[in-house]
Amino acid sequence: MAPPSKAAYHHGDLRDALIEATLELITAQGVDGFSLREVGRQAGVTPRAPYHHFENRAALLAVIAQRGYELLGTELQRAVQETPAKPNVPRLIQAYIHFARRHTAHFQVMFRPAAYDKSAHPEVAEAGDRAVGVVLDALAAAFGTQHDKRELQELAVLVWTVAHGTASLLNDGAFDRRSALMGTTPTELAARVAGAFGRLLGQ
Amino acid sequence: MAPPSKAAYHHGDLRDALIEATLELITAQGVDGFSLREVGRQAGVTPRAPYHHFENRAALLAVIAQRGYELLGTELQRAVQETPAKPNVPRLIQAYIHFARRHTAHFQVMFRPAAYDKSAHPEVAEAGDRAVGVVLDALAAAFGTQHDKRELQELAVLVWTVAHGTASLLNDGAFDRRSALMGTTPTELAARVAGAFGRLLGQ
DNA sequence: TGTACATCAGTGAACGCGCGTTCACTGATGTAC
DNA sequence: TGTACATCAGTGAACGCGCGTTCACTGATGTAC
Repeated sequence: MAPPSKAAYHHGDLRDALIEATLELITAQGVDGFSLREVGRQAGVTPRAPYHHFENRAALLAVIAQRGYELLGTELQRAVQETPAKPNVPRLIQAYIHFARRHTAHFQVMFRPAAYDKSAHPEVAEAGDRAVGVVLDALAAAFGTQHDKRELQELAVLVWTVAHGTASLLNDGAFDRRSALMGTTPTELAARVAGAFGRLLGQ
Repeated sequence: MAPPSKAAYHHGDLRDALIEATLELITAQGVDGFSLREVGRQAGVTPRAPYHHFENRAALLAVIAQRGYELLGTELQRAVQETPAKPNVPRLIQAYIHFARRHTAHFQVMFRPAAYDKSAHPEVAEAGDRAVGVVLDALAAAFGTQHDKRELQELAVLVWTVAHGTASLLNDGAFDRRSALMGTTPTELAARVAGAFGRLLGQ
């Protein structure tokens, strides 16, 4: 048994380990259950150590929000590229919902304004703009000939709204009762809502 | 100057005063900024006093969630009754959005699962069912002849989703940047999204 | 290849704070007779 | 109308806790020569 001190002392990748621990903690307990000390504890490190990698608690959350927007943008982009000729709106909404389900912690932090200071971290908002831009571009490609620019933008925000509303209600457990009353599951209900919206769009 | 002790000692309506103080605190600082001690302080009362009116911190929040659902149900009902023959879906969505704007604190608590223990407070979920039921009934009245029951329910959840998504994004400040890029205000953008959705429904 | 030294990434202890909740208590109020 | 007494709704002090953050420090690492 080689002494582990070498590898342990200079952790090697404490920064990533802290981010991982934060995601696990938030997934399990919610944003409120997250603390810098607990994150340090889970990474096997003293309370002082995280401050070598993040200015403070809010800075860690801001990094997570930014990564979240980048991940979301990537997943939306992938959904668009699967059907390049005419983007499938329900497919796009499903991609948003899947993101919210698989990356609960990111999703929570991204849309909780109090979690980090927006003005102190403009890079987060810019990553958000890019993610929303994917939806906008996809719709312009699909419906650009039928609508003027302003209508297109409103349509894009409407799509965002449906996706975000569904994902939020699903994640917050608000679909649990409603889906049971309808004899289905929360996830299936979310999919049906996306489908119903697609039909309204003539898709 | 009469001694204020009499009126002050037995507060008279401490329970309501605590609820009021909680709403103000959450509106100003968010749910995270709320504490039982601070609420007591704002009501001019010692930390022990709130426990004569609420079992604990979570119980106070549960009461606020329940009141929120009742208020929401009432406002939706009013919106329906304004156009009794054929409910106006954008009008319904606007009522939801207005509720979220005017009762920010209620709205935050209602949809934050960690704020209170749902299983300990089933009356909250029941109040939620009734509020959603208003939307369901209104749509059944409007579109009942064109769709079967299952389609109607899906449509109702879609309307809920649009309303909730718009209200959430608006309240969380996510429309601030997007509306600026579109040369309008967040509130106006929300109204346009509701309008665009209504047009898709042929309203 | 060896050594001096700057820098990096941790330790461990401590700070002051506000929190939820509980203790034993007491003044105010309402009611039965 | 007066009084005894139960109950209600507060007080004030204290508990133990976990938090974010800062202190001075030290062992590990990388680099210049």
